[in-house]
Amino acid sequence: MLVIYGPTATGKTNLAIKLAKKFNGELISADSRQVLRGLDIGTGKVSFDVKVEKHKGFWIVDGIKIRGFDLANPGEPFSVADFLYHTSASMIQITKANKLPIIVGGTGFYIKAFIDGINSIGIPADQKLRSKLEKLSAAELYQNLKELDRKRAELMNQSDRQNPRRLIRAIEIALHNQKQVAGKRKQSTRNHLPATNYLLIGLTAPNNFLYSKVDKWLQTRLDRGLIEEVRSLLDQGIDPDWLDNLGLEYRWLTRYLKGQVARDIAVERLKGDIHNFTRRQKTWFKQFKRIKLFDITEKNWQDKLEKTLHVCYTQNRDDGQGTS
RNA sequence: GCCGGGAUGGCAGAGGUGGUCAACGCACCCGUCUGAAAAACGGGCUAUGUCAGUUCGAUUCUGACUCCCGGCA
Repeated sequence: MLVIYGPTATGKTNLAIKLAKKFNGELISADSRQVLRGLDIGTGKVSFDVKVEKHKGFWIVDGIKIRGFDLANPGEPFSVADFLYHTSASMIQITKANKLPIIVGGTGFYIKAFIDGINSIGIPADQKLRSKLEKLSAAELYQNLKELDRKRAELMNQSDRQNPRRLIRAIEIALHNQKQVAGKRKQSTRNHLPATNYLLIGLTAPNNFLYSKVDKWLQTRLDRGLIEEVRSLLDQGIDPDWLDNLGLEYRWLTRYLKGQVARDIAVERLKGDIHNFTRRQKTWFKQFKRIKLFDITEKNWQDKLEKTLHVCYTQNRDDGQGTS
């Protein structure tokens, strides 16, 4: 299979579609916000210069099937676990149809999880516990965790020790494990095996290049109904706090529509947040040991990519394993 | 021309009535990441308009200059 990762606005989807056409492939989106129904413009699910058809279970964009959109309703929780579940199912279907699966997206965590697996994946979120723990400070949470699982607590780095969400999850896991041990039903919590046979392509570019591209892309979406999309979500009664927590366009346009910030300020801050986001997306590159990086501002990057694909294809054929 | 107010990092902006000053936010840079990940969290960066004076020591006091903002002419 093929995996394509990179920050916003590097042209991942375009590349993926191109390759899908060439290799008889289908796409699976790895994007934590594109899974949400009705969030189309802000998440970049729609592109304005290409034909888009929505079907049940998949979209067809520029003639290519894309899965992984519209898996949850706004307001519903969705997590990596759900992503892995859906993606595994999609993989099977695509492979059965004798097509090449191409996973494409900007959510590094999801890609990482799919490629390497997650140990604690079987341990579900405990909403009651979470809302109880949310009242505690990071320091208190850390103390809590230390008492439950000293080793885990000590393994956390300085930043995570001050991160309530990470601490709460760690406590959640520790409590779960405690129960399991007490009940003596130790079982493997890994329900997803790491992927082994894949080619991971990373798209990158210098910050300044990305920033100006992102700003332009935002502008065209603002001109093409992004604000109306957010307004209509609010009109449907979707919780503004939930929208705010999504970040980026949904956060800032909600704040603007709620009258909390002026429009031009909202747009400025939004740009800043997107810039920050692209930088954070880049930090995932180092997590992916086998990634093949291509700088899209280099003149010959596509030729280099062709070469890489060719090598990979030949190797797989010689191994008799196909391209998946 | 006169009177008053002001000049703080890339931007915005707070404070302390002389003691290695220098908040917060934005921008920018770097990073963390195993069921919220477009989230959450950690780290970094750059400053007191110019010149002189008082002083052991001035960002804080004095003077001149430059520029800006009000008001009067």
